[in-house]
Amino acid sequence: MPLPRTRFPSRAAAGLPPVTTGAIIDAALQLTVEHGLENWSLRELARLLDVGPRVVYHHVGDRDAVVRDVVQRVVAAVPIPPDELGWRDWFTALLTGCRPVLRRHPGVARRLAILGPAVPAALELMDRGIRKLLDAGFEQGAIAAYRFLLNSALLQLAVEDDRHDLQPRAREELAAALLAHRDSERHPGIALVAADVREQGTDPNDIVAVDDRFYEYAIARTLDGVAAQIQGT
Amino acid sequence: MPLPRTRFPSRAAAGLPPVTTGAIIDAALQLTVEHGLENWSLRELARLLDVGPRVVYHHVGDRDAVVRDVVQRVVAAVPIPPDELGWRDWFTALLTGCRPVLRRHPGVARRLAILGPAVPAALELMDRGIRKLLDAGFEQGAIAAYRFLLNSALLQLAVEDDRHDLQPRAREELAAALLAHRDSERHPGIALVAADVREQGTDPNDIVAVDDRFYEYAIARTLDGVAAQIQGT
DNA sequence: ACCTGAACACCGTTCAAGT
DNA sequence: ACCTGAACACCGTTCAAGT
Repeated sequence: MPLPRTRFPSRAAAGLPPVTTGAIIDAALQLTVEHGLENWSLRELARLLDVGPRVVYHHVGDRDAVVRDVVQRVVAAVPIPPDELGWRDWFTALLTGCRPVLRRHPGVARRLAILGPAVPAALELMDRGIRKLLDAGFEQGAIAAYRFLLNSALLQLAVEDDRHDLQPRAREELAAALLAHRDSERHPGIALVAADVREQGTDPNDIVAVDDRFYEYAIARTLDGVAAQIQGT
Repeated sequence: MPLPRTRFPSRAAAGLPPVTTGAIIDAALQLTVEHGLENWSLRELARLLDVGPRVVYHHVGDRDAVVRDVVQRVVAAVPIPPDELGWRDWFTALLTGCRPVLRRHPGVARRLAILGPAVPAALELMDRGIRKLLDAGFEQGAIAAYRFLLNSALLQLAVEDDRHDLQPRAREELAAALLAHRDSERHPGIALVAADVREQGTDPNDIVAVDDRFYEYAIARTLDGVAAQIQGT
């Protein structure tokens, strides 16, 4: 079976099409889903595409440039809530809606929190969010409120990602440290937490459920916090 | 000038005392102050101590073990507020008090948020904090409230650290991205943020002042959020 | 007990060059 | 325009060995 002759070197000789920028980001996205944004190397990415590391530089740039493009793609996948919702429902929808997308791509939440609205798709989101807060009467407080709401949710997701990474040993160490003080009368606070940890169990499914509840709790408290800002005025 | 003869190799031959675990952590702490917890290598640490990388392994363990010890030392330096304060003042004092210590050691806040009370000194802190919340009537909600308060503050500090790292190029890019939309009528929200950014200025001192104010704002809102939890009951 | 020296299997990034 | 191959200056970690 004759392969089409092209003027390109070995990749083409093997019948493979030239690597495109899109294909590189697709592959980087796949690696991010599998290992997390900070847990793949540019060389691994190149290997997955069957090219040398140099090719990635040629089409996208250095590792940071690839990472920014991945973040951009993930943010674009975050569902924007409908405009009819009130500010509190709108943010509740946004922050609960972004969680599955971001948790599926570990490390993206952190980068997004750091980059902020430097990512174009995040700019669009910010515009809608700020407008919602302005409509609700936040006035000059809208900017700080928006930043606070997004930061809180993103950083909570970032720490979930990080804790997930070091699950094997560290989770047990933490439980052990707590349980060691469980009946210490000098530390009633720790004893309470230890009892809570023991009740929750160590089953992975249970841990996921605990994280889910805490995230819900955290965004509810965060919304209460900014609500207090407007009620006070 | 005759050096004291010892039975140890080259270090001793040069008149240097044997490296101790304490000296290793001292050096790691110094590197953390200068470059941040994630921006020094185990080999740099060894070089600073004039030994081979193997020596660090011998006395402390792998890089993660060194990092945990550094975190431990930094947490121990966080001032614990006096017991007489009410819960809100106590947490305000804790969260404002830990900021200078943690910002002086970039990267520690993030590790602490991830490790949680696995660090012994953090356990002591947690015990006092939970007791304060129990006294204030939070009951079974005390654990979640404590976790939420600490997480929020630590993660805010962590993102300040991270943003500080990529100051040169990224800060300007962000400002540029915002200002590009400053008079876009389709994006009134972004225009408002752009005006705010321009007003703040780009002077490093001004940026620090903005971060200070936002941190204060964030912990006030976080405290309002958990206060709403107890008022509701 | 404390340290050395060399090695293993990696990194991100850059070079000069090939079709 | 697209890709190669080799190199540079690093990593964390582990080895067998020395006094």
